[in-house]
Amino acid sequence: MRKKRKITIKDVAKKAGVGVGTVSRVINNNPHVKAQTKEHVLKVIQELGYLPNPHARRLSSGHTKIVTTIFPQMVGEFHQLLLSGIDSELEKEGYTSFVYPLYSENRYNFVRESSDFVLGTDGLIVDALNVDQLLLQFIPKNMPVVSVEYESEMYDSVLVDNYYGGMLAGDYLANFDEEIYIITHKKEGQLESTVFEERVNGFIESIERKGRKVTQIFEIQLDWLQAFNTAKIIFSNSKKCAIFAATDYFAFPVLEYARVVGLEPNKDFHLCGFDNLTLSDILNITTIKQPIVEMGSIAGQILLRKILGYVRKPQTIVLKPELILRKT
Amino acid sequence: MRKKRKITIKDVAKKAGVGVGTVSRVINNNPHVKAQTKEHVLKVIQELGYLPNPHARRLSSGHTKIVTTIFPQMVGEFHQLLLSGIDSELEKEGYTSFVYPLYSENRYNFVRESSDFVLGTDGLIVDALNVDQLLLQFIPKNMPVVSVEYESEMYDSVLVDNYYGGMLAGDYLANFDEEIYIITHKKEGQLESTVFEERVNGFIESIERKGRKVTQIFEIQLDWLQAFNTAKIIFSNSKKCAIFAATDYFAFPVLEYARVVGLEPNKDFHLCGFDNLTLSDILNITTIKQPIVEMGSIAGQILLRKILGYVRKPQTIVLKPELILRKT
DNA sequence: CTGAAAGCGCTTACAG
DNA sequence: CTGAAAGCGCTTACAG
Repeated sequence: MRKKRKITIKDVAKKAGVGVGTVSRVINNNPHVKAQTKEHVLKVIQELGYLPNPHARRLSSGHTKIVTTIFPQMVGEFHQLLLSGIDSELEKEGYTSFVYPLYSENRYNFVRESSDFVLGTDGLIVDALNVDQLLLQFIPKNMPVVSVEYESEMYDSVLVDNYYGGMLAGDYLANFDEEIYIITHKKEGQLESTVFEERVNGFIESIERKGRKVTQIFEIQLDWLQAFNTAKIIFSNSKKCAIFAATDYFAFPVLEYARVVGLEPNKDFHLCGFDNLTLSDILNITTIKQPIVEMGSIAGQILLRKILGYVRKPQTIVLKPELILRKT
Repeated sequence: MRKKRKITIKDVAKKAGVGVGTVSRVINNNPHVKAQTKEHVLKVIQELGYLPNPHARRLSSGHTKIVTTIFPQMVGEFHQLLLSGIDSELEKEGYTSFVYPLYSENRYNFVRESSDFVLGTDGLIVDALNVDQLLLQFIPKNMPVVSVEYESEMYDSVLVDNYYGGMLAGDYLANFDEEIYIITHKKEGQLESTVFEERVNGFIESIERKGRKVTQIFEIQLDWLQAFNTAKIIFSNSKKCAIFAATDYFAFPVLEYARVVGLEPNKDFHLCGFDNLTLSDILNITTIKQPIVEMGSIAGQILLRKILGYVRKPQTIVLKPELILRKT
């Protein structure tokens, strides 16, 4: 019993009594095939159970119709929104995107040390990472890349004005005669983007312009419990406080802790998040809204253009965030 | 000014004065190359900025060293845990995995209607989906596939005993003299897995064995607000109740709502979730723990074996969940 | 509308 | 240790 040889386009051509070119045209839905021929070839394909080899197609056609989207991690809602924005554009040209989250050392290495990885699909969208450093090694000049949430020096970038967003939060929280605290994400490794720094800097700028100052800044990891414990510290320092959570993910635990100890938002304290996730809406948290889906669709659009060959020098597109005033 | 032709292995070979085979051996780290030759070739590669074409490599080598992991959506923690389990095994052989979340119609279509998609990487891990239906179209017999959280009739499956998990929850909540409610996920489309049904069935079985019965079952979408509103309904029906949330994602809003209206867990009501996510630990919610990482690593291990050619008939591996007793 | 053939850029026995 | 050559399985002008 010998190994079943994989059936190829040649087998189909022979059995159908046509040339391989014709079979190729059929599987690619090329309109220049007589309806009759096409039908027949299709039947033979069925009978033989023929499946085109994607690697061969990609080698000769030169494209994969796939884009890789690199995220620092998979946190859920934010990434799904961004991705659906990206999708909305890619779909127009029959493209789709794979996700590659970089939550581990090994995953970093794959991106940094394997050119196959980088060149394996038609383009790259990189979110919230120092893409210039990340892709230093293996980037041919013509590889389409778009950076999101990080201002690249080499590629098109689409960002939200995080500094301005921070200012919006500052303008809001400076209204209250309370001690001002910041809870932000501690940057780990130099490949992470600087969005959090920008938010914090904008916030501080606004606060100082108003002649106020920030009592304390807490830098923590992206972790529910750490934020919860930070809230504990803040509230034990001063009951009356205004807290800027540089991401909604930190605002939730803060609100949670406040509830546990019976503090009432908009009375005992104020809180402003960043991101405008669904949960902020439900929990009625004041926050800074980023146009996440729009950011994705712009990134997708730019990438698609580059893939299709519209060359142009890199630009940076900056979207404006807005304050969503709610009950905290 | 003419288009810069892409530089290939031939260019390197010519400039280095060696055969293409030698260049190939160098870039593949084949040990049978004289150190001197290797060094020289490497230098030429540098100078020319040569980057091997991954499609060509894949066509002739026959593999991509990549696996595709298909999730129904990207919810965050659960998937990251599962993926890290999968990674832990794949990494041993230099493999990594791309994520393909199926949160949209279009994404379903890519999987179902494109053989390039299915055959584009060396193997598939499919989570919580009816993989037998999903992959009906384009699956050659030798394509390595492993199903997670769904018992496939065609492929290896690794599951948690959800029925048993449901029973554990039932055994726990039946202890209290309270009205019993279930909040579960409404299955949308026949491609979703049946884990929720199994959890619910196990739960009911246990409850009935104890001579009790379930007052009402709520089937909702995977949505914070819907769960929150469901809690509202339940608590307005009967103050004293025992709630089984078929996923922790539903348990969080329930607890939240209870807090809002001043109901105390383990006194005014009881609550048991499912999944044991970090937040359940923090919020002190009693839940059913699934060995998520283990599930991933077993799936990764099986897939890897199939890729490497260890054929064997499909098996189903069932892991046991356990009750994590906390303060609800 | 269709076939024969060149070409995509590698890997891998094979022979030395 | 190394080179020449076949082969991987397609797509795409080209000629008809």
